[in-house]
Amino acid sequence: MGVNAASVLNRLLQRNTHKPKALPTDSKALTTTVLTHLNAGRLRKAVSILFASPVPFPFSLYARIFQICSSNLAIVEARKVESHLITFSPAPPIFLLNRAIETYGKCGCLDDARELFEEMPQRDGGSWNAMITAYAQGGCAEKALWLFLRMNRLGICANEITFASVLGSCATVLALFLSKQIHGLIVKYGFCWNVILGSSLVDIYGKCRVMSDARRMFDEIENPNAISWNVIVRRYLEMGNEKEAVVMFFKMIRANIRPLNFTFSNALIACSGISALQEGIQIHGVAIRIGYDEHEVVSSSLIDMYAKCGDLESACGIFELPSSKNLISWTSIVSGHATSGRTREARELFDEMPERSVISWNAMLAGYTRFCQWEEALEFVFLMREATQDIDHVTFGLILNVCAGLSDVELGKQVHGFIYRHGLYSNLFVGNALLHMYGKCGNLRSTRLWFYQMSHWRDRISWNALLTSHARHGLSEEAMTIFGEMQWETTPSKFTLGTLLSACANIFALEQGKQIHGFMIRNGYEIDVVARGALVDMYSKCRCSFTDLILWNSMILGCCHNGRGRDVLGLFGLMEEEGVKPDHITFQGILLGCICEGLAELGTEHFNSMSNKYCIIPRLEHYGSMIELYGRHGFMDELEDFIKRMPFEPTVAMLTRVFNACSEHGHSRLGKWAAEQLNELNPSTPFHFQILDRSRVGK
DNA sequence: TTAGGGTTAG
Repeated sequence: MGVNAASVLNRLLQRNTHKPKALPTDSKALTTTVLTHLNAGRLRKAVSILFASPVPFPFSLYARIFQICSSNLAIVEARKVESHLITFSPAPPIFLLNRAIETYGKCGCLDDARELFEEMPQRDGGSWNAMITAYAQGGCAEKALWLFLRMNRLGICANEITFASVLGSCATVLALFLSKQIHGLIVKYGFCWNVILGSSLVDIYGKCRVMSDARRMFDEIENPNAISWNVIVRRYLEMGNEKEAVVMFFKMIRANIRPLNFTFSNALIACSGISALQEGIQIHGVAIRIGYDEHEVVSSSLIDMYAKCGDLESACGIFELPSSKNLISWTSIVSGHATSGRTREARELFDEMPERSVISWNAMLAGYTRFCQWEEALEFVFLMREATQDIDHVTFGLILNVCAGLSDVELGKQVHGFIYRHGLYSNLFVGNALLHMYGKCGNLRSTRLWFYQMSHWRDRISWNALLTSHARHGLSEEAMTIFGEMQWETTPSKFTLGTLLSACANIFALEQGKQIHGFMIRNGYEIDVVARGALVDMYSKCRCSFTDLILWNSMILGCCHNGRGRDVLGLFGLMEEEGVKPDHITFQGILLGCICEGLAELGTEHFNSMSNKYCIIPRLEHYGSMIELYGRHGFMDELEDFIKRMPFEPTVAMLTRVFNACSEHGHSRLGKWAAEQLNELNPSTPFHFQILDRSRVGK
């Protein structure tokens, strides 16, 4: 029948040509018929004609059909074509079999692809690439990598396409070490200029959280394209470096690369994260200029950015545009109102929503809980239970917060049971919410029990919840013990320390409070509003009338941590004018200020004034600061004089600092002395003095 | 001919 149709067609064609042609062979006629069906989109028909005919077809026709099978994911047809090809062509060209592998890969039939690959009598680089790509795109990253290693062992050279596929798989399984090796090969083969490989490496380093390498790789790409820029913006965002994500977005604009819509949303999320409204507005401007502002994803992201940055008016302005109302932007608008305390308006909007998702419900509930509207929240939870089955871990976390807010441990226990039955307890967010609920309700036994059960997945927030629950219920001693245990597992946050300070205030534990204050200063913790309040509370409760001093010290140390040495000295002057007497912490700050500014003479004066004028005996850290001050700024004679006159033996840290300063500033006498002292203290790893910069020899 | 990133809301 096909032959007949082809004959008819041929006759028609012949009638149109003036020069009579030789009659077409069967094969030619069939080819034309097949092509006619293909051109008309009748893939199945075309393949059935091909499959039924006992003659081979031109290779180009097989190639064409494989391509069409790929894009239509037509696995049955692909198998027929391959079968026909290997049956009727004694030696099918490798490229066609590669095509077949690619087609199987695209259709997700990795077993077919692998079978053909393994049975091929001969393979070329393209065969390996096709098979590796099939695995990489079929979600079998490990198999792709494994095949690449086998290819390498057989001495088959990888090309850029191989590397691109392999790097994609490396990114999936976060194979950092292998990626670094492949990076080496890429450099060796001279493929560094390839923007796809460069971007993939940026992607991998970013996903493996080594942003310094990601950035270095990005900077090495000669002409980064929109994808390269998108990757770097996205990775900075994921790493929590929103500021750099925004900076990179604007660099992209300056480089005249047209952002993708995803890049807009990434940059806008970054703006929300750091409340950078001005930058968000500028991005909005760019979107308008490029004509992306009405793109659904971009406009939803804009609405969310304005809502999160507190500019609800602008958010609503875009939301009112006809093209931008959808479930997501509705949710953003509700969330924006709810989280800014306008829960009544949020609820009105929520009730108007044409459709709602679990996220919309959670957004509204989060508004109630954030502003402690527990009764409304509870009522809303019951409404939610009636309206939808769709409840997730965020909902449960919020419901537990409601229980905590109402101090309703009975309800909390019911929720706990529900969570247990639904297997949601291993979620950290839910687990911590449970701890918080039991703690807030004063059910400390349950808190401890659950905390113990969470031992395999708890985090710093869990520890804080445990500690806070004890501190808030007057068990300050226990809170201190927990603080000690906590440090075996994680580092305390500023919230932990704030809680502890109030615990100290509660039990009039001045010494412990001072230790925690010192801990914060030594470890560079920010003395924020909460901590400052707790400090004032503690010192005043402990009948120390030093509250003013504490505030001055906080300010002074705050300046030190920001490298503002001059401000430290200014503050000290003001403090003296106010008649506030400094303490050893103040002097720690002053000396740090002098170190920042390189003021050796002034530092010496202040150090001496401690004992002479203020009757404060300098502590180890003050001596350490003086050594740092002299050592860092090259006051070597002063340093030598100072260290040799100290009323105690210098510590290893001090000697090491002196030793390093001598190497740097070329002071061999003192350097040798320090080395001798160190070697006496620890003979197993001897120090040898050597001057780093020869031009300074002679001093 | 074969290759890379990414989908906005709690």
